[in-house]
Amino acid sequence: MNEQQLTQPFYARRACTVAADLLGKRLVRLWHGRRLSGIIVETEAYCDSDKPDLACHGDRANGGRPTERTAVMFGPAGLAYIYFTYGMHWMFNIVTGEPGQANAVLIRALQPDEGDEVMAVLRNGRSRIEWTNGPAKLAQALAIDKSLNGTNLCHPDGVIWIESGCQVAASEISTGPRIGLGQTPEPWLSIPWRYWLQGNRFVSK
DNA sequence: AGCACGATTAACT
DNA sequence: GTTAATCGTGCTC
Repeated sequence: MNEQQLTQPFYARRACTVAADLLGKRLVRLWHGRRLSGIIVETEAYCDSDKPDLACHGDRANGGRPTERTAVMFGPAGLAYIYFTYGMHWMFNIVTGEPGQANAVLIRALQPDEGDEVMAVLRNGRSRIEWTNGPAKLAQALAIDKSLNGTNLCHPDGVIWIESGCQVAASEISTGPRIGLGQTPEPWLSIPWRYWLQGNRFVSK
């Protein structure tokens, strides 16, 4: 396949740039010796640079200072920031930008590729379209939970990383406001920091 | 110590 | 379209 693991310089850029560039890349999870993977088809940027983003955990909590939960976001680019929400769901993010800033990209949807049988089981026998078409769904399908929080995606012998995947043209990318921000104030509520592959069936509903 | 809420999903009507 | 599920986190008292 000639796939190549992405290295830290890829992640050490503005969150919006990384979010757009991640489309078409392959997220790989090594689980019990099996490769589970999917092509990234939907992402969201949180805190693009040094400017505050009141939708971002890192800027919302503790006056923008790190907390136990958000500390990873303030660390170096290329780490996994994984958090728990709604009492049952895990969310998989990638830290971007420079240390000291709470920048990250949320992976919202994948197109399943490798490990179909395993993903079907992890997703409780649901239909293929439901395996990874949402942030909590893909975390479950790839067995991602708190134990991977802070993992370095650039480590050559890790259990989760991203590969070069396929080339995506700018004309194939759509953008729009981020999902599920609740009572987040403007302008952050409407700023178009959600990116997806136009027309892909696995983009979240 | 207690409380409100969440970067969601699934199962309802 | 509506709502229950379910609990870690951060904030208030």
